[in-house]
Amino acid sequence: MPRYEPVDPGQSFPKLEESVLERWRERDVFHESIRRREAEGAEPYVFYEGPPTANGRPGSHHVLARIFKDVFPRYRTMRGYLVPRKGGWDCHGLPVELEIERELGLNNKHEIEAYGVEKFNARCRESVLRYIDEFDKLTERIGFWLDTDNAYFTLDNDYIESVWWSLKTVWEQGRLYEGHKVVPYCPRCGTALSSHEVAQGYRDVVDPSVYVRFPIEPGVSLLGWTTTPWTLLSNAALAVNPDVTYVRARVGDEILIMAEPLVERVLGDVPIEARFKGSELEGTKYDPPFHYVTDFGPLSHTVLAGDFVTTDDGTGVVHTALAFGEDDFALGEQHGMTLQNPVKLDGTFDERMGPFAGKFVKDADPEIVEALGDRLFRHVPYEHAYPHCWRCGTPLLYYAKASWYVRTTAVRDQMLAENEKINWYPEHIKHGRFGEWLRGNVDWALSRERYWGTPLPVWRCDDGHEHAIGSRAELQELAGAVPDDLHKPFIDDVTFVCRECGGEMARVPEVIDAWWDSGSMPFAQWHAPHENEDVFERRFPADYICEGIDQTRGWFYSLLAVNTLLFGRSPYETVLCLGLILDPSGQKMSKSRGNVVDPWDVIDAHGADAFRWYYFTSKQPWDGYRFSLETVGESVRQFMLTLWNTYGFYVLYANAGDVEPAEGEVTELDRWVLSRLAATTEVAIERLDDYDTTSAGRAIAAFVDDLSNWYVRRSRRRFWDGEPAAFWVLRECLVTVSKLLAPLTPFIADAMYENLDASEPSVHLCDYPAPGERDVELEWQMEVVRDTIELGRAARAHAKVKVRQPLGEAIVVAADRERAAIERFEELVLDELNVKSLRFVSEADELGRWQLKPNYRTLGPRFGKRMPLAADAVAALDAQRAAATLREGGVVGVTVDGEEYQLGADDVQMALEPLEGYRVERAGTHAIALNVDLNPELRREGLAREAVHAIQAARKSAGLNVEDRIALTVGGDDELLDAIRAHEPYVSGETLATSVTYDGAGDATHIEGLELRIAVERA
RNA sequence: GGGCGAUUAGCUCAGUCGGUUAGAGCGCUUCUCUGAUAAGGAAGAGGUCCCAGGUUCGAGUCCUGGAUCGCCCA
Repeated sequence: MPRYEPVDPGQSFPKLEESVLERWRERDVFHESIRRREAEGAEPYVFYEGPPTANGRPGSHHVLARIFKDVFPRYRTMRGYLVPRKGGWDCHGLPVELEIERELGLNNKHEIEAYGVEKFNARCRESVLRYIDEFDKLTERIGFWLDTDNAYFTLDNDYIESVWWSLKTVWEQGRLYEGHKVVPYCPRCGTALSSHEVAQGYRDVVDPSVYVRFPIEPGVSLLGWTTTPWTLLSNAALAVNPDVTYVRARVGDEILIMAEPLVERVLGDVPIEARFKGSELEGTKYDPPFHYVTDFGPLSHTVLAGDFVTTDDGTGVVHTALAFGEDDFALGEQHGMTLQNPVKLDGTFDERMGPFAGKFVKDADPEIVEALGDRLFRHVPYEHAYPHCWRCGTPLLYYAKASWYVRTTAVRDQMLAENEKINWYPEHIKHGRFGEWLRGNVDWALSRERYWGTPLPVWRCDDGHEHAIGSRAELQELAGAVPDDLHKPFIDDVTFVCRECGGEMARVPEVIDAWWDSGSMPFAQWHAPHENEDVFERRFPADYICEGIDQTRGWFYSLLAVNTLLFGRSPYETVLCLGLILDPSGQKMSKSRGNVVDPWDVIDAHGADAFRWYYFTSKQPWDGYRFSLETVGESVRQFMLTLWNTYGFYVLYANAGDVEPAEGEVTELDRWVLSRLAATTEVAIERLDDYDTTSAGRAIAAFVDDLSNWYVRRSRRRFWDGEPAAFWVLRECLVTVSKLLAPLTPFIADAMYENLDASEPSVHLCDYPAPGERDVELEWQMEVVRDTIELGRAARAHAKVKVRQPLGEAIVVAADRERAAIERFEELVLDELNVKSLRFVSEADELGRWQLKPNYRTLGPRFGKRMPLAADAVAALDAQRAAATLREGGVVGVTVDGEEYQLGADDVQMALEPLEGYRVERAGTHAIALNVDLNPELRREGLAREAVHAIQAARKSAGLNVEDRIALTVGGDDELLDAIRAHEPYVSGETLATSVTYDGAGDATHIEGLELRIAVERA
């Protein structure tokens, strides 16, 4: 029986992960990881799942969010926290309805109602659950540990009831009110559009733009401008900017009043009769162009001040029709004007509008321009981008509609104060995108005139008395009945008697914005406060949430707004924002572009760990990813294969020699690698505490690289010899790495742990490693040593002498600490460079001359403007003498601008300039030179090594196993055979030859032009 | 139109408090090493640090303006 399960070097990671998943299921590891912390009474670390909508297949961006939602809860669990993670699903909202409309071929609300709201909502309910299985499958497969069995659904009656409670609370605070708002509205579909939909439908169109006279006395008119002539029929007021200069301009025999900066563009070069501030026009009465509707209150047809008036285009005199523009509407409200809307919901003028009644407003434009008569000053076509309904192409109208609002502006300052306490990643969101958004906060338009959503729990009687319902019990008490399903249409049948007037109270028809649902999840996921209030309180606020950066004004806002209104504080403390997934050319991934990468393709090709590792370490997650199958594959090759092979190496030799790892005498290299391991652990903890997987992962990868390509490479002999202490160190490194990696790549980490340790049922039930002892000096020394070796190898390359050829001597220029470092690892340096001895020269003169350069970093602040003079002074120093002084810790004096200054070792950078004729490589203060003279003995040894190399190749091509013994037969050139004879113990030892015969036959190969014939046979 | 971010080698990305010679990996060329490795090592080619101004003794880094891309909002 092998000590460990053999490791397949060609292991398919996707397959490996399947088996790890199976083990997790069998051992119920996820729940066990929570149960254990629960039993310990561990401190909670709270994560909130921002609910996705499962009405489409999950994509690569879902994987991104879900693994970042996974990694920190896993990490915190290993760090000793109790981290429950309840899943959730966002079920309501307009996108769901639109999807069903498409499926059913319905075009507008009339058709939905004709189809039947009950049937329609049943379809919506079905559709949002349609892909939950696929989400759950993917969630499990990528290793996102989430309690999907007890997930919350925003469509559940319990959830709705909690949301009702929140709305009733807000209503009791006096912060839920009905108001009017100008919204983009499609008259054909009979619905307002969200800004998102509006943004999809901009088209360049040519509209009439008209300059219109608004007379204030005979021969004197204000000159207004509009691109929507149809709104002139309900002109209510004019707006001017009080701070802009206006003029009375003479045009022919009339006077026109407009903003000065626009005069030339509109009127050309005309005489100006007077200049004055816009504020002086305030209160001026004028005669409107039409008189079909005239009663807008006392300020009808008066000039008003409006800050929104600009001098970018038009005339600086803005025609205002209260119902058809946001600014217009706000202006009217501000001045207490009476709203008149002469346009019906289908987009036609109502019966008040004389000859225009029944006409679609946009179609009426030409006739209205015609009807302006002598009020029309000028009429020009105007090309601009105008929003159209993305679905039916109808031009949208901006239209004042009644809507329910939550007075979030009442808690604006509090939200800003709470935002200050939130830990944002990346940081700029706090005061940038999110902070700006909060500062510009307006009341939340909560209601939707739709069907599939949480019904707004407000009942109203004919006399306008209102009552908000906060629970099913309350409804039961008042109405005597509660429907089994709290959605429309059932809830609309529930009526009760008005307490104030005895009339019948019926529910208002609206549902609410689905964002309020998701913002309610901190309490609604527990059905609090109707039950589980204690659970809610323990799990509020969240320590950590994580979503795409597009949620800044979505869920991040809805959470903050709802919970600040209800509880006066932010429901989360740390937010990690994720960027978009782009294709390799930087284009957004979308179905229409056809550049979407299916997450299953990635998983099938490279596995979930590779997917995770790529997302965690390739860049800062909020910057977005240029993503393809290949980029994920690269991260596998770079990191996971190196790790896997190191692990495989350990298992191979531990099994081969049946070695029991045992703590023993440690070598310098052991101490080094353990110190590096401790350093890596420190960094991993420090970075993961700071929500930085990128740096943590890269640090771990750097360690694995050191482990594989330095520690193991340099220690191979000890593993071949089965030295228990070496196995102990390597196992320690591998097991610790598996724990360090567990939150990031949970599969490979657990596979390694299970094979190497298995003292727990899973690595995910272990504590995160605590850093061991560091030996910082040793780490630094190894840096110097590796650096020196690199220089030596470069010197060899330049001299074109292969590493296989031994050389007599390397001359190393290094002093003090550096020399001590190299001496400590002399054997290692000799071996790596394949030289017989090292000779140190601490005085550089033998190999080169010192160059001094000023250290701008220290001298810059000291000399400021005179820095160039200081640099000159350093250049003028006698470099050799100054270097000697500085290296002994002395100071040198320079004169700059007539003043004396002392410079220390930190103030200059010393570098060696090699002398002519030496094969020298240098870096900073150390350098290395190789003696490349070969004597016959070195030459023989070099050839022997070449022969070994050739024999190993022959072994391999003969298909022998690494542990097979051979009978070796060699023949060919005498010089080669002499070399082999001279080093026969070495040759046979390296090639596991039990016998060497020198007689000719075998396959011929050539070494430096000399023939060598080799035959190997299993002995 | 407004807010925010990004732009560094063919590709993917680092680049600290502003410090003078801008790095890594992949890919490419040429070598090399090998009882784990699809690995490792050396050398080379490859750069208008998006552009233009400015601040500074000194700018990839700070400021202003612009371009392009993206996100969010109107």
